[in-house]
Amino acid sequence: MLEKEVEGKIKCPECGGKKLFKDSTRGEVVCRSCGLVIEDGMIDFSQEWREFDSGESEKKRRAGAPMSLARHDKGISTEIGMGYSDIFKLPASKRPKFFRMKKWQQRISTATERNLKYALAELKRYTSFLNLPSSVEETIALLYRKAVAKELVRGRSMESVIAGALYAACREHGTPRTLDEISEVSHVPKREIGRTYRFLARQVGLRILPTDPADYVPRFASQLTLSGKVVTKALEILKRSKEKELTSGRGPTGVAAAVLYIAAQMIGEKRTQRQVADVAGVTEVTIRNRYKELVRELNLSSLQDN
DNA sequence: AAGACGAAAGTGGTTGA
DNA sequence: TCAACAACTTTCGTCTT
Repeated sequence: MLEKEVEGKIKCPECGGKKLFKDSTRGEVVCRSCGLVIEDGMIDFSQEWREFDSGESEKKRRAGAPMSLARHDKGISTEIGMGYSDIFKLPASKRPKFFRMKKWQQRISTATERNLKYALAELKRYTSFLNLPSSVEETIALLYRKAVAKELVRGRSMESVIAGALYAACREHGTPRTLDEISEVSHVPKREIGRTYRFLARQVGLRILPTDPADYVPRFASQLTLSGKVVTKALEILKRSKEKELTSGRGPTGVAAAVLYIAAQMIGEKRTQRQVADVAGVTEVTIRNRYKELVRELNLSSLQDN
């Protein structure tokens, strides 16, 4: 994980601490003292290009928003005659030319372009609802473009393909969202998202690795307003259970929920099984089963260890 | 009264013949 | 394509705090 200290005046809104770290691959800022994760409305200050010598930097710099795959025209187009007020700024003799240009612009926007425009608007809605950073949004947009290019959209709804691409991209970025969460915002059934995801992954040649429960831990902890200490403890327990093969074959969300539940209890920030179950999208029973295994196999004396 | 626990039956998805 | 299977869910009664 690439971490960078965010220097300067930014203070943690929770505890006032100054030790904030930026994780630009996840688009999250994490407070080292209280563990608060700030992912809302984060601005990605990184450049999307690299410079190898001074000459190159001259060529690559530009003003305006970064070029983005998440805009149907990659964010670099100019539209002719947006609105009608422009017409009247022209002398009467130039108006026919204006209308001709406008007509051509509309012809150039083919059906696929318009489709893409609509799809990317939908994607924007999903990513902002799910608090996903723009870097992930870019990956999803790219995946979607590939899917369209390979004609994989045939027979599938546009929403389900976006949802599938989103699921895949989030996993690639180590910021997984659960099928439940994606299903809620996209109104595509879980089953359909999973199917499209697998199909997409195969066709585009993505490696399908099981999700690491550790990727869920910070986000769930944040939703439960648990401190950084609990997160650290939870990850430590998780690491030990991985060594004992207690995580393979189990649902990653269930495992993440269980280690958080135990860690919270140990640190003394108890949360009920119900609360943890809700944010993780599993049932209390699943948490119980995981956590019983953990206590047994790792012989953790349930309460107040350090 | 709320939370934790455990048993039993049901569901959806994967696997292997 | 079908059956077996493990993980997970739902439901419900009991015990603990």
